[in-house]
Amino acid sequence: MPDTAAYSETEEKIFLAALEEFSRNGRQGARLQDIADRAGINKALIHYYFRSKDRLYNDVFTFVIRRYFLQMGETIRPGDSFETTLRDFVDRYIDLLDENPALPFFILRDIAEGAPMMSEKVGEVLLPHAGNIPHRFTESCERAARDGEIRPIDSVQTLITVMGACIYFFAGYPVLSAAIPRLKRQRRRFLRERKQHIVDIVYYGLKPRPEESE
Amino acid sequence: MPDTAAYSETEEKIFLAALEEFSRNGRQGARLQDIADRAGINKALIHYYFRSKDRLYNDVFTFVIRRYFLQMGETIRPGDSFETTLRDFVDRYIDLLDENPALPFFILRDIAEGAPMMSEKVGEVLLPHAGNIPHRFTESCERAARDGEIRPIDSVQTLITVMGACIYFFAGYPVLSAAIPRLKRQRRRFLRERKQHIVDIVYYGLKPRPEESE
DNA sequence: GTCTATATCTCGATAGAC
DNA sequence: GTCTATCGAGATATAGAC
Repeated sequence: MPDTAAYSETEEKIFLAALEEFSRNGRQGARLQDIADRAGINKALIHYYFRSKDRLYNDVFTFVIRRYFLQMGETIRPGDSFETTLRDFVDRYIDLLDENPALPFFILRDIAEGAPMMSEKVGEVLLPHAGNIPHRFTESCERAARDGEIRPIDSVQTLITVMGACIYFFAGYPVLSAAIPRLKRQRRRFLRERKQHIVDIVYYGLKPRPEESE
Repeated sequence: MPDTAAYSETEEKIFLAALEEFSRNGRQGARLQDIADRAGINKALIHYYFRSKDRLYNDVFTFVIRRYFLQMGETIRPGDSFETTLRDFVDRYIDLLDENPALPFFILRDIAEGAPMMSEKVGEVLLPHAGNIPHRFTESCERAARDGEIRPIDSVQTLITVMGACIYFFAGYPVLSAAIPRLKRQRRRFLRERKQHIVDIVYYGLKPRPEESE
């Protein structure tokens, strides 16, 4: 749940309703009347508190993205082996997406529009506050390659592969779960296995292992 | 480029402009005036040819998805080793996304809205015409595990990992390329390497290999 | 701060001239 | 087939009472 402590009770009701409606229907598709109904307040109050639909969207987006970047920034600790870094990153990223089902759609929708909000926030929040997560991930990857822990594989490619493997379950869920019923029936179990699978396949690959020593 | 041979010249101009605008701004966000401007024709002509905005969207979506499913259906040949299956699948999938930059956003946007169109088309096009690609991929994966070519890893997890690894480059491009300049500067080269990387990392993993025999 | 009523505007859709 | 002009629905935004 968002920490909206700085808001009054009414403001918070509007904020949470807006978050829900914007995620479902997008910036244009969302209706102020629906937001007001969901919040259980009058439509005019939205303008009283947030001035306009655009400002409301801006506030909601900024809040969600800031929290997203900050939480992801906590996943990478400089001293760890790359296996640990990878495991923590995947674990935290999937939990984050699972706890915020609206998040992938929120971001992807913005990206589809040319990422006006994201590009703004990348410079404003990601780089200064979250310590540039991509850069820290690739650094950890490259150090591990120098130490001989892993093969010298392009670290940016690896990052994109790992992030894609994590996010696609959530982004593709409505279609995937229609074709594969157990995603819905055993979602928790499948997600637990998903974390293990990604680390396992990225780290060890599909090939049979010569000997097991783990 | 879509094969819109059945359309007149004006229809085709509208169709292509609509494809572009719907991808960028979504079903709701797209404006008929913008579509008309992009096509270089009058707004009323859209209604003359396509009756309504909803029908236009429906036509565009159906066309794009049908072609997408059909092209993906060609990638998996039953007799191949899983390494070949994987390589062909990744190669074709990335080419397809590269040739149709609007495609990921088109699909993801529909999914964000609860996938009303996709769920319809999955039943109508994917299953009967494209021979159920996910099923064929997982079958190939499971047979390879029985034959000892690969480890007995959950084939559905593998499919989701591979698709996510392919699509995320395109879906995340506007943000990724802002943080990593070479994605834009050397796009063609990076994409070529991306195909190799995905097959390599999924099949062999990050761990150093005991001996090279390829 | 919260509500009702209404003004303003945007956009899809149609009518009708050519 | 293509254009101009306009209608009408529906949404955002504001005015003003309480």
